[in-house]
Amino acid sequence: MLDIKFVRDNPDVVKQNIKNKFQEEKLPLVDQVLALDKENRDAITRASELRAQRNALSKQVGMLMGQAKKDPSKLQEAEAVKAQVKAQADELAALEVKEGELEEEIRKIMMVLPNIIDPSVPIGPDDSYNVEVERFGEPVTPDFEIPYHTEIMERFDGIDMDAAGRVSGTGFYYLMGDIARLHEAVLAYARDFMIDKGFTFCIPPFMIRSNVVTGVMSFAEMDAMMYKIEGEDLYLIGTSEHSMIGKFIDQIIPEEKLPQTLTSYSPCFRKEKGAHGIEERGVYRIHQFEKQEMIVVCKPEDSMKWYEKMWRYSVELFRSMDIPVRQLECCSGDLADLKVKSCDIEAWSPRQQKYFEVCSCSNLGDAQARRLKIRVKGENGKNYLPHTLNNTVVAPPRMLIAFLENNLQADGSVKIPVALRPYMGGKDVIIPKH
RNA sequence: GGAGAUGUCGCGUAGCUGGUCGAGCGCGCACGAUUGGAAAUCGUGUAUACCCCAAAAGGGUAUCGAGAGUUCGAAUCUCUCCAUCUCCGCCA
Repeated sequence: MLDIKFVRDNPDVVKQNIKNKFQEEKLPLVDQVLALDKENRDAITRASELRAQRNALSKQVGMLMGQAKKDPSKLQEAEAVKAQVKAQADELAALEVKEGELEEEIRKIMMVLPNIIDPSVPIGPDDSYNVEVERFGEPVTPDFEIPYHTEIMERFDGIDMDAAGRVSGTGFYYLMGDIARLHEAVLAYARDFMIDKGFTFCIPPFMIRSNVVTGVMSFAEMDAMMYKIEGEDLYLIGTSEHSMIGKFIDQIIPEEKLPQTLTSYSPCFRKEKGAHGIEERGVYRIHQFEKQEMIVVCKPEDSMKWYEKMWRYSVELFRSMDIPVRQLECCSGDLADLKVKSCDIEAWSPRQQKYFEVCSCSNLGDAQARRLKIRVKGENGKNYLPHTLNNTVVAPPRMLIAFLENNLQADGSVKIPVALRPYMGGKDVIIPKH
């Protein structure tokens, strides 16, 4: 979300940015919103005048009423002034309605005007123009066949999709035994990994109110993702980012508390409305999973530094579990409207012979802060908008796919990287049941 | 979940029989005076957002947990919601 003042002063920059993002259909919105803004300011100016008059006249009434106690003839005068105020009441009421409507229209447009992208973002219309920046680790292809991840899990008696289907329906799973333990081990390891990087571990609420939901996402996203609790004003979170960013809504953070570097654990619940491709059976796309997330709220001048650090943490984490990854930079057309810059960390799948998304790191600039009224009180006492960033640390069900495929050995066992062993009871390998 | 109490400017409080209250007082903080320097003292100031103004100066509007209402006028009255505290119930 842009600053309306910025749009006023730099309409051409805003328009060029829209072109860079291949959203030509939004170009007329710029002039539209500026016209609405002008109209709105005129309405505000006029309404302020009327209110000023009303306040002045009301004060007179007060004075006259006071005097009327001694001199009853003043009562008539007071009534006359009252009538004057009443005469203007209709115009003011109409203006107030108009103000409300205009503000709503402006807000709607401002929500869809894309944030100004960083100059370093590659220009391109869709994800096929995303740029592979760098690979970390050799994408190895073993000389034995890598089965589908659920098959690997089944050899360990590690998953029961059938029971989950009976109990909860599609999109759920029972993880069991070593696989379930591995899932928890990855989470615990990721948690400690981030704590070692200086992040504060946090367990947030897993349900949030509707006003927070509408604060952090659009109606369309909400409809496609969020589960509502019946009879309550509560929604299950789709990611801990919802409650973590919600933590700061409407808050003024003292500058000395920056940067806020938090790593949060939560289960995530998603409706996942939309097509499920064949590669998405198993645990790739499900209604409930668990995730360790990292978020940073920092001074504007520090956000790019944090962005670099954050995606590198993901790379380091995956490399420490012997999983080859690459950094894929999102091009302008693939970048969500709120983001200044974003990249995915993709893990190598030896079975599919391609990389697939496991982390998504984003710098939102001040757009999220503006939208959610997150502010920082500076040293000079002035408030300003901080920058916000977020990145996946690890989402175990999806990362288990990469983990199992990359650490599977010819004999069917799965080796446990050194870093993970303390969380797996010291084991260096897990052995399939059949 | 039931009963009661409370929610005011960074903190603590006053106001709550509606008008001169955007709001008094104390503390804190900032600046200035005093001092060789400090303490103490004295003085001044001390929110946020928005609008008008080329800008500054200045002016205006809104905000006393949130929202709605009554009224010429609401911190003050009414309603809804939220939060906190106390007691009861229930529970990991």
